[in-house]
Amino acid sequence: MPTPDIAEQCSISRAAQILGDGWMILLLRELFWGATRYDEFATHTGMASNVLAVRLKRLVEAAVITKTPAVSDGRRFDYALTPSGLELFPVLMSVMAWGDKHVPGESGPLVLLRHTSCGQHTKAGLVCSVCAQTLRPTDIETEFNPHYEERYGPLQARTMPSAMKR
Amino acid sequence: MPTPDIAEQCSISRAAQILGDGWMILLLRELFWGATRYDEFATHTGMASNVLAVRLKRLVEAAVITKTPAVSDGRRFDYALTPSGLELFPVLMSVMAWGDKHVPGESGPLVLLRHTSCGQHTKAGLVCSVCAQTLRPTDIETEFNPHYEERYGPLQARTMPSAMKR
DNA sequence: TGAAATAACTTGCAAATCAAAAGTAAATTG
DNA sequence: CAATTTACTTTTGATTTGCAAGTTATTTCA
Repeated sequence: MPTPDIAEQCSISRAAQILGDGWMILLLRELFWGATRYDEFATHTGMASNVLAVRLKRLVEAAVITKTPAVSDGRRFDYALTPSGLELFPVLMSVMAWGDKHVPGESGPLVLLRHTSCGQHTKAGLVCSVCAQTLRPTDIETEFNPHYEERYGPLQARTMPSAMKR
Repeated sequence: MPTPDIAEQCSISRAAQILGDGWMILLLRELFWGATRYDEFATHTGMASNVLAVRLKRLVEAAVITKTPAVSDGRRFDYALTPSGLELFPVLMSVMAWGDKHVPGESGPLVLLRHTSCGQHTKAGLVCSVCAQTLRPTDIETEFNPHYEERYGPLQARTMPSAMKR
């Protein structure tokens, strides 16, 4: 996925190179739901074995997961989320919330989440990390980091499009 | 991306079929940052024209965007996020927040977000939609929707893995 | 202790998808 | 009315995919 010039500095495109694959999202699902072994990933996701091997390798390289020999059984490896991988939780939860609402299963969500802190069924909500208010597209303005404008010259930051003001 | 049996009812895998592609994430970025036209998408993302055409068609079919003739110029079309597409905002913000932290550009984030409600630079935060507390992986339990257990027999809901308890 | 089973891969192959470049059709500008 | 622009489609060769069938290193069982 070649991206032009300055776009390579964009975190979204960098993240997309790791996460932008349907199998990766399913692997994250499995990892967050407790799978740790090769054949669990294979059977739960339906991935071809060669593709799974490549994807796991990529996730290890990206420091999203670790691969460690299982203590109890020398044939096996345990795959587990790193601290960095655990921080993908909001991504998975957001995808899940969108999917549950916009591409639901025949009888609603297959999996329900219970928030043990409050005891209720829950879904992901998005808030501003500073003021904790709900974060909506209409409340955002983008600016370019001045460091990059020094290097590349003036860039066009954009405000949100009219479509979003509705 | 064939998924086995009941997994097809999973919203994450359904969503992944639409979103699980690096180009889709970049298209979402462009759409949320205000791009509306074919050649804007092409130049900003670096996508090949044939791939772009297919992706836009898919997003229209998935009702994530609309394609409407531009009023001012009969040669052009405007692509815009639907209400459903706008609800992908949390997904994009979560990907961005993760990327900014874990795969940053050389001089930090390329794009900064200002929350106009509070005036500060912000990033995505994840909260429980019910109690508004921060939502962490360790505070979640998964359950299967009873509707599906009736149809498919008892399913194994899983608690969070030990890796996440740390 | 030797045979069978298991886990985690790798290899080979046909089919699908991709990037790059060139071509096309309709509308619009000069 | 000729040149340009926009939004594609087509072609071609390279890469990636899914599937099936090995392969290697344990470990369990008889």
